[in-house]
Amino acid sequence: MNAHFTFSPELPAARRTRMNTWQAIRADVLSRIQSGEWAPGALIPTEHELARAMGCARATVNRALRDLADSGIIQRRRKVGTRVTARPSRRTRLDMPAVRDEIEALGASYGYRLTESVMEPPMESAARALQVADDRPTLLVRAVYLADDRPHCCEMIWLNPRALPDLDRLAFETQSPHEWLAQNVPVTQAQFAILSESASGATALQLGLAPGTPLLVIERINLRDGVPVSFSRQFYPPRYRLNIND
Amino acid sequence: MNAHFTFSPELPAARRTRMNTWQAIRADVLSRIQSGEWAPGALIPTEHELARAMGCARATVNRALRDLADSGIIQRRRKVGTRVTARPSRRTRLDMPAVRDEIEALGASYGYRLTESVMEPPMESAARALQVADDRPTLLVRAVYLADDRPHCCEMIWLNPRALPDLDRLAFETQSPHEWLAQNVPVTQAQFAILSESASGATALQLGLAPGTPLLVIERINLRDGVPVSFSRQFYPPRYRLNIND
DNA sequence: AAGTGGTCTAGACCACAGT
DNA sequence: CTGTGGTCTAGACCACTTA
Repeated sequence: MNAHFTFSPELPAARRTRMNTWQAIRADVLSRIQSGEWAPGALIPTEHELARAMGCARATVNRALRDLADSGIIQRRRKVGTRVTARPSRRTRLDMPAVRDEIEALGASYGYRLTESVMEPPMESAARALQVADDRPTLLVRAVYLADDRPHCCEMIWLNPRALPDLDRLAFETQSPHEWLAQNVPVTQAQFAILSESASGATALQLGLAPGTPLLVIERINLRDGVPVSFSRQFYPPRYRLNIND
Repeated sequence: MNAHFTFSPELPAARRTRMNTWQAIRADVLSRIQSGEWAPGALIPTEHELARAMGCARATVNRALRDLADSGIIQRRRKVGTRVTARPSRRTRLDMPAVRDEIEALGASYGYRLTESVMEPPMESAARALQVADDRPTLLVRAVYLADDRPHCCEMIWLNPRALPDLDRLAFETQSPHEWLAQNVPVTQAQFAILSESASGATALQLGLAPGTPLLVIERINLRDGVPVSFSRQFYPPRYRLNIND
């Protein structure tokens, strides 16, 4: 096999970039898919066949195909094979940054102002998110995040005292609940929802907007080992854009 | 150090699940990070050291650490080593589904209605997105997507005729521009932005909402080999939630 | 029962970035 | 130069799923 390459150094054009890197294999496979040679819904060759055809180890093919599967371009099933996704959705990475990072990335100085901190029964959606009865008191914290002393977004966050025994409602005078959580609670999982909502009176006031202004709302549930520890709603003014690059 | 492990076969509980799988290695490393044994910002042992300590091949350790790096838990740099991310943002996967899939996932029947299809100079934001002069005509298509014959969302999409030579403005009577693109143009990359906006008169009418209702707007730029081919704005009513699970 | 992808190994070489 | 992560190889065994 070595001898083969020694005597016939011709290689398929698509992978002449450098060598048998998994990126080259991925590019080759991807180009065959995009050219229509391997049509949507069809099976592509097995790893063994590809490895033979490309003259590389199967592990390398596997690495390339796994990457394509992660991107949603292909779908793999044991015993069945690898299929080109029929109508691929665009799968991408999304970083949900901490608000502090978001503000500092703008080149602005980060500021935090606590507005309210009360122990009271949660509103219905919060009770549902935290999976607690809606007559059990939870800690509701309201705060405004400032970029160069101007409102960037504001937040309501409910904290579940049963899941957070060492919760101290005085901790949030100067530190945001999210940062406190990051330092004190090993959050293992998070769930998000993004939606649109009209600014209510209090929220509008905090953001310096007219009531009824459309807001972008990012909801977040933090879980520790499957148990919800917090539910937050962050409100962003219309000028805000959540950017996602493929 | 080998001797230590040889004479005391006790292993940390976290990786007694089964064997030396990369998932077990990842779980072990993750638990050490979450327990604070390896603090944020600190260097963790090298791959060689971990492989020796865990009694597995370096490739297995590499697989585990690469996965953690993909999740943003750790950061790796050649020659310097692997560091625990100081203030990790939540990094997750996001599927931007085709509207058809979105509707059918609700168990509803998909419908599409073309509202307008005109060749005209693009509005300023569309010209910027498509990187064309704003006095050059582009094809603007407006449409409504229906779930069980009720408006699900509506859309404006600008198509760049210079990048799409075989563009046929009659193609969109029965087929949505996105599906036409998916079948006819190898889109290699996409950029998204999510924001909030008030419903204008025409949009409100199409969605059956009062003008001024807050809408969720998803903007999308499709690129082929770095060249923008389309720019779309999809408008969703307040009942819509974009859900993201970690 | 058989065929496919999923993974592990032990070793090797390379690319990159500090020193 | 040196040490770190990044990758490739050839082979092996396993897990899952369909027939």
